[in-house]
Amino acid sequence: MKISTKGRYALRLMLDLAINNTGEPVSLKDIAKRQEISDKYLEQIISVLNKARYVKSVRGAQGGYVLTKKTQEYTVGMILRLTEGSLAPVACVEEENCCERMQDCATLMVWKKMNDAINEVVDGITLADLVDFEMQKVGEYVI
Amino acid sequence: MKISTKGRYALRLMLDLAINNTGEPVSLKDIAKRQEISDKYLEQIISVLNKARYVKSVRGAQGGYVLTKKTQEYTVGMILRLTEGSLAPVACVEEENCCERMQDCATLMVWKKMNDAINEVVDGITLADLVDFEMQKVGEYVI
DNA sequence: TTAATTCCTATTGACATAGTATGAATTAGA
DNA sequence: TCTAATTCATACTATGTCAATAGGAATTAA
Repeated sequence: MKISTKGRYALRLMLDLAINNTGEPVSLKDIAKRQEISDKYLEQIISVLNKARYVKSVRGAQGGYVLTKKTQEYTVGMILRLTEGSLAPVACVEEENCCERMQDCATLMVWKKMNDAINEVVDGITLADLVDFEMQKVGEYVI
Repeated sequence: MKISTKGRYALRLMLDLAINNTGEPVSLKDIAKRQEISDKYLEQIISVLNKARYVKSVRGAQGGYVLTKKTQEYTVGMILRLTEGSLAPVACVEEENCCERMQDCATLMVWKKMNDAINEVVDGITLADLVDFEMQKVGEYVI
């Protein structure tokens, strides 16, 4: 029941891009250095974000990546689902006919409630919220 | 980000024990048959529940298992944490000093909120609720 | 005494995770 | 035009986890 490094790194990567946005493309090497993550591994992760057009790449020297949308248009859920795959706690909650027991499966209720709770959190936080938080303009967010 | 079969089977196992409770011990073979789960695998799972005294075993012929508490005294969270281990989405939310970034780590806020949301669900549902649901006395629970 | 049961530990195949490694393609700047 | 910096693509690998299966010892009701 863990989020893997792929999803966690993707989130930090996007946040790094958001915070270090100057208009110029940001190189992966710089992100990797700041975040202390293997740049080769980050390559694989950003490739997914690139293919989904969450970021835009600029090839060649002085190249790098830039966000394609405004920070408030990315939810944490979008980023995690793209890189992690589904966040559902069990496959059952996403299938039409997962098994014959379904109609009176009490445990399914548990998983659906968990699923709803998770989605509500991740879809309710945007990249802009994370930027604000990191910039200490904490606002409504209290840990 | 999935609950493994260990946790899922443990929940079904406990629910089966609750529903098929007659005072007499219920054999694992019967549970396995009803739930269509490998009995050898269930052995390993119930052994954990037994060691934690969530169930009591009766050895020998006509032996089996019985719950040690009232169904409303088991939360789903207790059962899942025991068999799955921690339900936290990342290790960070449970460690004191997970890393030096911690103090201003925006992503940590996300994980803490997810963690809280998950805990609220699993700690808010008891085995008694699942029994009621399965018995069609649905009450407040609407999927 | 026997059959039914729990208890204990080892083993296994498949798959996922978390990277490394290598090199090709592209491009800004000297 | 050359070079160095960069993205892009793909293959590989070590380690661990998952989901069982297997075999047999210990216990006990009938």
